[in-house]
Amino acid sequence: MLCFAVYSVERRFGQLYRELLAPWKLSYTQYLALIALSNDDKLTVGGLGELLGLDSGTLSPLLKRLESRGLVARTRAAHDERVVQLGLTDAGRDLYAELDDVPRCFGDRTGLSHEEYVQLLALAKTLSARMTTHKEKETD
Amino acid sequence: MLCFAVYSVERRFGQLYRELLAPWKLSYTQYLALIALSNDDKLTVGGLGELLGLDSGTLSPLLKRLESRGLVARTRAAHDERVVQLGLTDAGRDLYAELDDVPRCFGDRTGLSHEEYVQLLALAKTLSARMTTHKEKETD
DNA sequence: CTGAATTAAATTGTGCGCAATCTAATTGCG
DNA sequence: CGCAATTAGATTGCGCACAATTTAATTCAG
Repeated sequence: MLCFAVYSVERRFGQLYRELLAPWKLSYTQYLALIALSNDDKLTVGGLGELLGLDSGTLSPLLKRLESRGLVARTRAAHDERVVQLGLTDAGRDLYAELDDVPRCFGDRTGLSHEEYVQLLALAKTLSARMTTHKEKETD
Repeated sequence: MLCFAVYSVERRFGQLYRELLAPWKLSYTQYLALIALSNDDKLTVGGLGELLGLDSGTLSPLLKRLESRGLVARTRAAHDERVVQLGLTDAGRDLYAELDDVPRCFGDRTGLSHEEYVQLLALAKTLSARMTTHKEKETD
C-alpha cells in the first residue's frame, strides 16, 4: 500500500517531467544528468553514477545520446584512459539555461504546501539514505 | 530536489522488492498484478490497468509472461470478444499464498516508524490523487 | 442492414534500470 | 620486468513505462 503509493507518485512525477521537458525532448534522467554536469563540469561517468545512483549500463547509452545531440562532451582522461571526463558543451549550457523555469513549474503543478513539501522531502531523504545499499562503499 | 528524493526512494523500493521477490522470479509490477487478481478474480486487462494506472502496452506482455508461467489465465469474454478476462490459476493462487510474508519483510526493511509510515502514505496518496491525469475519466 | 465511429487489446518503438558479461587500461605483487 | 588482480566504462539482454499505431469486435447513425 505504501509502496504502491510511492510508486504511483514517482510515476506521476515522471509523467509531469515528461510533459515539462517535452519541448526539449529530454527525459527526466537526462535532465538530472544535465543538472549534475552544470554544477560540476569535472564529473566522470563513475562520479555522475555515484551522484545519481546509476551505473554505466544506464549512463553510457544516455550520455551517448546527449553527446550525439551535441549537448555533452565525453573525453577519455589523459592520465587514465579508462576514465571518461564529462562536460557540457556550449550548446548544452545554452539548453540548460532555457530550463530554469522547470523546477518552479514542477513545484506549482504538484500543488504541495510548503509544509507538505518539507515533510515529504525529509521523509524521502531519510528513507533513501537509510535504504542505500551499504555494499557500495563499505568505508570500514 | 524533492523529485530526486522521491525518484531515489522509488528505486530503493524497487531494489528491495526485487530482492524480496527474487525467490519467485517476480518483478514488482507482476507482484502488483497478482495482488490485484487475488482480490478480484473478475478483472479485465482494462480494469487491471485502471487499478494500477498502466496501459495495455505494459500489461499485455506482462500478463503473457505470467500466463506462460501458468500463474494467470487469460480468456476472451464470451459476451464481448474484445475483452480479456483475467484470473489466477491454482498455481497462481498457490504462489500468491507463499508471498504473504513479503509485505511485512518490506515494512521491516524500510525501518519506518508508524508515524513516518502514516505521514508518508498520506502525502503520497494525496499527491498521486491530486496529480492524476484528469483526461482519464472526465465523468462530467 | 451497412458503413462510420468507438472500444479493448495487442503490437511497435524508444528509453530507463539493472544484472551480467566483456574490454581495455592500470596497479601491484613476485 | 611480467603477469594476475583490479578498475572504468561499454555492451548485452530483459522487463517495465509509455506514446503511437494496429487489429478486431462492437455500437450506432442513416
